[in-house]
Amino acid sequence: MGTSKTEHFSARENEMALLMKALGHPARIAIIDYLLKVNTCICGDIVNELPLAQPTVSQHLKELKNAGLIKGNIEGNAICYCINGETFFKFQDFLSLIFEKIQNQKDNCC
Amino acid sequence: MGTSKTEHFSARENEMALLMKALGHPARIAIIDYLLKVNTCICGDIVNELPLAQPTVSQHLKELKNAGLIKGNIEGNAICYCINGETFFKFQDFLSLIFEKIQNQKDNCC
DNA sequence: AATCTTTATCGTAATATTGCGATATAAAAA
DNA sequence: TTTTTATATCGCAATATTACGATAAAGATT
Repeated sequence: MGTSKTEHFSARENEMALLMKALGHPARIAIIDYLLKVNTCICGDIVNELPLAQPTVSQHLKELKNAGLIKGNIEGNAICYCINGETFFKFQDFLSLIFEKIQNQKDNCC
Repeated sequence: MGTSKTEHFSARENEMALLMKALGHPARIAIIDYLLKVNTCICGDIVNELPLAQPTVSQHLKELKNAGLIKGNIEGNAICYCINGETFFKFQDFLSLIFEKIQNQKDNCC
């Protein structure tokens, strides 16, 4: 095993799980944090910022990009990454719904 | 390897990553969805609801519980699970901060 | 053109995750 | 008290993730 039975879940469930999973690593949270801090996107600097080797950072960036959470623009020699706001807002929509429902629930755990 | 270098990241980064990771599987998203729908918590019904065997569901519930996203109360024979709103709100605090920053960013990817 | 800089990819080792059958545990029902 | 019901745990196989050294690729610099 090790494979999720994705075909048995809804597209929405799978999509959200992928987004969550993409943020399910401290290095990737740290990358998002850094990108938010520097606003205008930088790239190789992330390698200096994190306690990880360059190939490892590159791999994490790839996962964030695949999930649509960041974008990468070729800028001559370097590649410049930045937050992809759109995806984050899709994320928020999902969570807002959850939070709304939670708020309407009385605090009755069984 | 296979182990994250958690000691090199901040407590907040690690904490958020763990929450995200806990929701990083469609079955666990589906469990949260179901618990939100039925409000007052049910337990063995989750097994009927999901296309997974009982031990697998039990394992997913354990992970959600470890992350603090759900609570489990012994109710005689059965065990009754329900959403733990508190943790979700901690979650929201983190995300609100992100969304706030994103909104303040112009749409300039490099 | 040769070299440097920057990032991606390959290959691999260590570990984690997913899923489930078999089994344990514990309360309820008969 | 035996049986049923409801969950958890063990053990295992298949696969995924994490991390990194080595190397490739591609534009910039000299």
